[in-house]
Amino acid sequence: MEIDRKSKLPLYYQLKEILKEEIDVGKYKPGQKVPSENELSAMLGISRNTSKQAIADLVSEGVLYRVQGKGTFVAERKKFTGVMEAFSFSEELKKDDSIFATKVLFAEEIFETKEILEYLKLKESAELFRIQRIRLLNERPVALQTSYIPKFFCPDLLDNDLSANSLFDLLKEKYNIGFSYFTENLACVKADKYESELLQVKKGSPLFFITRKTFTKNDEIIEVARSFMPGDRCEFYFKHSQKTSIELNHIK
Amino acid sequence: MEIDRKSKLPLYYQLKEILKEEIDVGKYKPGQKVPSENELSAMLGISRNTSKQAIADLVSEGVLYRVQGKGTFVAERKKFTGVMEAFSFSEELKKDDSIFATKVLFAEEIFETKEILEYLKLKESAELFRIQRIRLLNERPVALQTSYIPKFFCPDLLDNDLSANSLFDLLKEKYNIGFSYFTENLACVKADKYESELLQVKKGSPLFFITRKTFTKNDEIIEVARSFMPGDRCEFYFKHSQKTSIELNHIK
DNA sequence: GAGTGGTCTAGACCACTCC
DNA sequence: GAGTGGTCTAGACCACTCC
Repeated sequence: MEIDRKSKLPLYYQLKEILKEEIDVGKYKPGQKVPSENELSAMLGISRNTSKQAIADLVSEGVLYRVQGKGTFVAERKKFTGVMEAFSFSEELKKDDSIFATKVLFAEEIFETKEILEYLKLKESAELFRIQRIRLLNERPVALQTSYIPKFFCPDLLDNDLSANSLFDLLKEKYNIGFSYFTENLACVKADKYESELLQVKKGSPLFFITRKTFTKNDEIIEVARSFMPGDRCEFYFKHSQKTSIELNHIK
Repeated sequence: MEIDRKSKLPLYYQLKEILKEEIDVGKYKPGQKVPSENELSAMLGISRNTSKQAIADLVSEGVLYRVQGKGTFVAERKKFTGVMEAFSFSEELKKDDSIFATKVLFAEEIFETKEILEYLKLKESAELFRIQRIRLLNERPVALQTSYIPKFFCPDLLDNDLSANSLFDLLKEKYNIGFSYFTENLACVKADKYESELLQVKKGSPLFFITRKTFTKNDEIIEVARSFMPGDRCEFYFKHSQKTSIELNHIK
């Protein structure tokens, strides 16, 4: 736990990174106390206000919480960054030894056509990869997901193991593609023949239909992911405190 | 725009309220500049760090944003605080002169029974009000909402105009009931006979089924609201930047 | 009474924007 | 060069918790 005075990075920022790292490796566990402002200041040779700034940031990010007179603690609740990570599965499907699996149905290169661009609601695009996968929980299908990814970002994408749980993580880790923001759209539809067969539900069953679009800082699209999830096996759960809220743009 | 030095409220908190009020009344509009830290300090006779604290809070709440060297501005994007406010309606339903309306189907006092408590997934409860309402957009039903509210908080609730757009606002404004957090659960179901008739959809059509539970600081339940929304008329839209995220507890 | 976080001050120097 | 926000310091006094 050391601060680099020669670094261009602000002191409070370095402290934030240190604390996050130590929480990640388990040095401070959820509910546990982290050092006080005074302790941190003394340990690192910085002003109390600087350690306070680092802690205030982590509090507003939901990593820590504070109790006056008692101390600063690691927050219990985890953060997630999207609807598609907020689902949970029905009781009957969940067991202590639940097994997730991903099956790749196809992974191919496609060329832009009017139909595809319209389908994706994109104005322009380059060559695309199209990857369709089924997510299984205890061998029962819980999601049918089709991803569209511009070839530009990752020409050799199809050489990877695409049954990894998150394409998103793959793009991030292997191709170092960071995202700036993403949008998600939740709709509710009837299963058609294709979907019902792959998801093993009756034709006409209610399905969640989720479209996620991910963008870089320059508003380039990284991924369009369209998922169908059976209404009888999945639901979405949110908890909002007065402080936390998410951004919303109404559809035009 | 004045600060009360005798108030028990912190100076930075008073400044936050002043700025929020002035944004609300339109003195500062989205995209417009608010006074700089130095200007605020001079105007109110407070330290620059104190005005900075007020602004930093409003930035982390998404009310303002800052650009180094330029100034502090009112954020364009509005915040919302729950899934139930994140829906939008299909194109065909929306017009420039769209009219929202709320029709009260019934409002009654009910007594706790095992069935109701189980239905609400509540452990204990008091006497309850049950209010069922239909939300209409251009005379077409877009939501069938049933609210359960403990009588304890608002004994004369049924004397109010319950066709106001938000029961929630009514509780807040008239009975001064503040909430601490709420949970929301999104499911996807088939319309049964009752729902299909009231929502004017075919039996078996896909519906969103949303359960919102609102709690006080003491974990007392204020309201349970259960809504059905037709999948062909509504969808939910979210935008997440890397910084914003919402809290999540997986269902157990 | 000692330790904690909460609020507030009055300074300092910096990078950035705009002119 | 003037104005802006970004970072940092070294103090002060307070309310709250725990003993």
